[in-house]
Amino acid sequence: MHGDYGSQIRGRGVVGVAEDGFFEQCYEVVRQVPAGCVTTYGQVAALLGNPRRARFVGFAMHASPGMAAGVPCHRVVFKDGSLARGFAFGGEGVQRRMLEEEGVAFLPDGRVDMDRHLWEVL
DNA sequence: CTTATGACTATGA
DNA sequence: TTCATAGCCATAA
Repeated sequence: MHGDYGSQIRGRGVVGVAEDGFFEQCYEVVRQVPAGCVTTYGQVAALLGNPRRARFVGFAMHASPGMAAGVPCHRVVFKDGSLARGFAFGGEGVQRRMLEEEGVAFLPDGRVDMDRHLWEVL
């Protein structure tokens, strides 16, 4: 069980990246994000050595098995702190609620306080 | 080869 | 500051 994450998507858009383990790499990186912290698609992509593949990271998250597999995809947000809309976990605000539960502070604008919770690689 | 799609990012008005 | 557009990579048709 595992390894076949990317194989599920393959329609037209992306995938094949999984052949390089891109998906798994994304999951591995996201898995390292501690609770109460968030990271960005570009950050994950950069850690993989491909800052331009931020969009593919998004796909990986979309296809991510979820917390059940140890992939807190809800901790992955936009570079400006915004959250995915209409695609996340089956409801808007759900992701935000999960982050708040972990202690992530949100700005009045509805964005994550990146200055405070942006995950930094050590 | 060109077009279309995509949980992104950067830039310009 | 917010909104709109372009660029980005990769795959499929």
